[in-house]
Amino acid sequence: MTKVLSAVAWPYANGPRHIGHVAGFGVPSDVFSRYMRMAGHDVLMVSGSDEHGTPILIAADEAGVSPQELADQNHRLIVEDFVALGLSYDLYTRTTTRNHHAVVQALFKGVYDNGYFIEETTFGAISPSTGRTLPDRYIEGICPICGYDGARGDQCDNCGNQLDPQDLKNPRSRINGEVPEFVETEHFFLDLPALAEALGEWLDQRQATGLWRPNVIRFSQNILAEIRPRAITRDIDWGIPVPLEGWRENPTKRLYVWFDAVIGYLSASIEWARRLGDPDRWREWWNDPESPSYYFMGKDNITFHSQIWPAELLAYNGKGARGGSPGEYGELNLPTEVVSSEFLTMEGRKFSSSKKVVIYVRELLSRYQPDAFRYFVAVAGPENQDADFTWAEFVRRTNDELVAGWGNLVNRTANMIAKSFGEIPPAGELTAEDRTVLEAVEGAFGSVGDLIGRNRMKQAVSEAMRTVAEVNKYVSDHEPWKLKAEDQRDRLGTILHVTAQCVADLNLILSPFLPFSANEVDKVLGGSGRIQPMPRIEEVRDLDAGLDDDHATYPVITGEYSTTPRWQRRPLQAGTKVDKPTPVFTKLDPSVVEEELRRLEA
RNA sequence: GGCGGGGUAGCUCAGGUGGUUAGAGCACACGGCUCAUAAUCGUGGUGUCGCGGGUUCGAAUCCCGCCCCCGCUACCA
Repeated sequence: MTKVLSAVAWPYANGPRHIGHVAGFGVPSDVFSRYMRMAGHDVLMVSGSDEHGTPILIAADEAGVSPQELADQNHRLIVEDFVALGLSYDLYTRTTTRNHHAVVQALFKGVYDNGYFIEETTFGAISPSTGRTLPDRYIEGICPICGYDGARGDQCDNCGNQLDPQDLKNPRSRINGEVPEFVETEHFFLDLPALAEALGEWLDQRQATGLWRPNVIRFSQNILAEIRPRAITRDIDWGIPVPLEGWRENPTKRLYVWFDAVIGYLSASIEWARRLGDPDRWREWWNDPESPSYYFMGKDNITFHSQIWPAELLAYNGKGARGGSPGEYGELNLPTEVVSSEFLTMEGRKFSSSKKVVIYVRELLSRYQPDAFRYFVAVAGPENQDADFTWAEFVRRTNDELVAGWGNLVNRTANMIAKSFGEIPPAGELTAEDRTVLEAVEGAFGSVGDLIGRNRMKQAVSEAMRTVAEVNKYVSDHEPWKLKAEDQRDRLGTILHVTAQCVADLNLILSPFLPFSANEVDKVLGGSGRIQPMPRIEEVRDLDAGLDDDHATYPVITGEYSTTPRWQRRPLQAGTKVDKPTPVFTKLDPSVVEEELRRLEA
């Protein structure tokens, strides 16, 4: 049994998440993890909310609450949304736990002791009133090139030129309007050039597997060529303190949010093991080089997962040009595969919360079935290139494919069985055609499973749906509804048994994509309705909190997935009771397209 | 500017280590069936595979040039 780490991108907690976010990392990682469990692997699926950094501070200021309160609110929203989507995390936690802070500081120390940090003085903008770093894009002023008033520190939206914030005329903070101050400030830089060779070797090995999506490996190789040291501290008062004398006490120096966020994969694994009461258990996924790890994200995160995070790991392991040795966590595994999606657009436009080109997960799930959305993402999502979410296409996919194709097969099968037998009839002698359809469906376990294992969800779900059509054809070809005579009853039973077996098989095959309806379909065929285990929310206490600690409890996502069935045919038992079914999938009225588009305009 | 991706039937897309008449679904038309959420099954047409060259017995697929679209190119996360 292989230990498989499913490392899912950490959503940023400055607001609720829209469907573009979960299309990129949420659904793909869950399909993969559910399948890998069925294939008999020991999956550890971890993630959490990313709660540090400037945007959280700004959102908190705007809302008139503390950054921790803002993070608390959004973390809870995200947790609820993800459970509603059925994302089967072993642990979904957050970066403001003491455990995470401690792990990040330990990792920092390891990298520091191995000599992979450079201290440098840089020149940058701060807000004079708060002393916080003012990132380039939070400065605006008059463009020195075209004179446009409203250019950002990083680039001018009017003429498109890239800018240096110091060149802006009349610079001001977009946060509070004050004039930024450009000061010399000292920061730690991760010495990426000292790790470049080791990174290159790792990437070459990864490339040789042929498993990475071509654009991901190409992009990763590309950015390696221009590698430079990267600042991993900020002038900010919200984040994880730098664990060194003279820095720890400094209230305005914190670790850069991305430095800590990627360490979340490790800290969440450790938190999971500690909560299990088996505190070293995480090592089976991290220290054993035979244990593969898959990282799921949108393409904007590739840099951090194919360069920054592996660089941090190599530095901690002491595998760069400066040598060194691993710290207390031992030699940690680098990513086996960086599974990156492209972007989802919405009715042809980029998602934008401010421009209201958006639909939040919560809103979508308030009106539509989670599996309808999961199906859309699996079959038409941004797997290899940007994909467009349109309401018309969502309705069509749901009605023509999910309802008319799969839902209808389930329904017609159960209806005929309920009407003629009231239970799964026994199979008599099988004809060649019976055997052919049974073999085709059983073969789909192999083909679909192989595709999911290689993270080709689109092809996988298409293959499954093609098999659904094959079974629909089998039913139509054999016209069981015409077999009414008494001497045809055995044959009728056989056909319905074969069909029901195919439906049960396909239900397992589709269950990683459609976990909620898999349980419903199982009930339709007289099963217990426990095919895919579901995640749950648990309120937990911070493992390292003191007795009088205020922010000591928080919600996490966790679950018990050990009952997941195997990825193989489970023979149906003749005699299992089958009632007249109620449809599992909801057909959508075409008017929802117009309705939703109107909502978008509003 | 640099890097990457894309331009294939009315629509959404697959194919792309060069090789028999270029595919799927939807839409459209006709027919079968009536068990099923009017679902299902069958039959049918449609394409200068972005443009121009080249290599080749043969190119959607390889090479060169060009045009258009979209990302990335941040001290955002």
